[in-house]
Amino acid sequence: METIKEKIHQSGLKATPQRIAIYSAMQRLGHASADMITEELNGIFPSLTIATVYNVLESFVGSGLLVRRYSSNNKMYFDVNTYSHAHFYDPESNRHVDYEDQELVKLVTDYVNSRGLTDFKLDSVDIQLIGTLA
Amino acid sequence: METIKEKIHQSGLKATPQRIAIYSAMQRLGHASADMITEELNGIFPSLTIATVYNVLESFVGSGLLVRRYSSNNKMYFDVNTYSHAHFYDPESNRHVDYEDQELVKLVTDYVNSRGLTDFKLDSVDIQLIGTLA
DNA sequence: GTGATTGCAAATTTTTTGCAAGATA
DNA sequence: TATCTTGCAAAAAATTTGCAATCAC
Repeated sequence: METIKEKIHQSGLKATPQRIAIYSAMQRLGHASADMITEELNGIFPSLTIATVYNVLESFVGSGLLVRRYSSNNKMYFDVNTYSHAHFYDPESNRHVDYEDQELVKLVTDYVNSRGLTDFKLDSVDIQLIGTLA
Repeated sequence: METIKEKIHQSGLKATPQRIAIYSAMQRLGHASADMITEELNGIFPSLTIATVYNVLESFVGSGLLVRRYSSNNKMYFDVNTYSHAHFYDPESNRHVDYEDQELVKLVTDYVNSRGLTDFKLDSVDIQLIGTLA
């Protein structure tokens, strides 16, 4: 638990119990929406409202603790994995599963960098593998 | 114009003037949200409402004419490019630019297929190149 | 003609905001 | 203590739905 507090501090934010709980839930869930977090925590934190969850997630994105990710439904999702990575996505079930494979990330990054593009500066890559999850 | 009508027909939908106009706007814009389409068309089609645009876009997705795409803001975007592809995305300006490069798509597809994954069946890939657009 | 589609209005869902009370460093 | 954060309520934004009139085939 100490680690999360430090992590929040290091990113320049005050480590409130709500923020600690929300970040911890994000670590547990990996990938979640504001209402998933609220539901996840309302046993421990009955006073926590979705407005606060949105505020906190937004401040986490701003300070680099989380990134927003895509979903084919119309909701914002957040992801603790802020690095370039790949994930499987099954549109049928709307499920995301991270696919940690630095070789794939490197393959794509190196390829794009080797193209010598002048009007785009690559920062990170997000490789979505769409298909059917067992 | 005839081609669009046929395309809609072939996908099993009735080719109404609204659908033709919406698909044609999507082709022009490449990547758009429901309100962008509505605004784009309300000069030609004053009666067209955003509810209809949503319905039409949804039916296009259902029949494979469009796919939904990601954005870091909280809106649904639709894309005429339904194939595996890569695109540049600049979070600062929220701009998307398609990057047509079949070699990159093939690189990723072949790599993933070569892994012999048993719990995932790859359908298509969506490679998001995040960074700064000039 | 018949079933699908449109357009309106209204409901629902998701996200954001204002502000007073409370907590953090 | 000074500033930032929370929580409530309410507003705003985005998406979906019900239904009568209309249209495409």
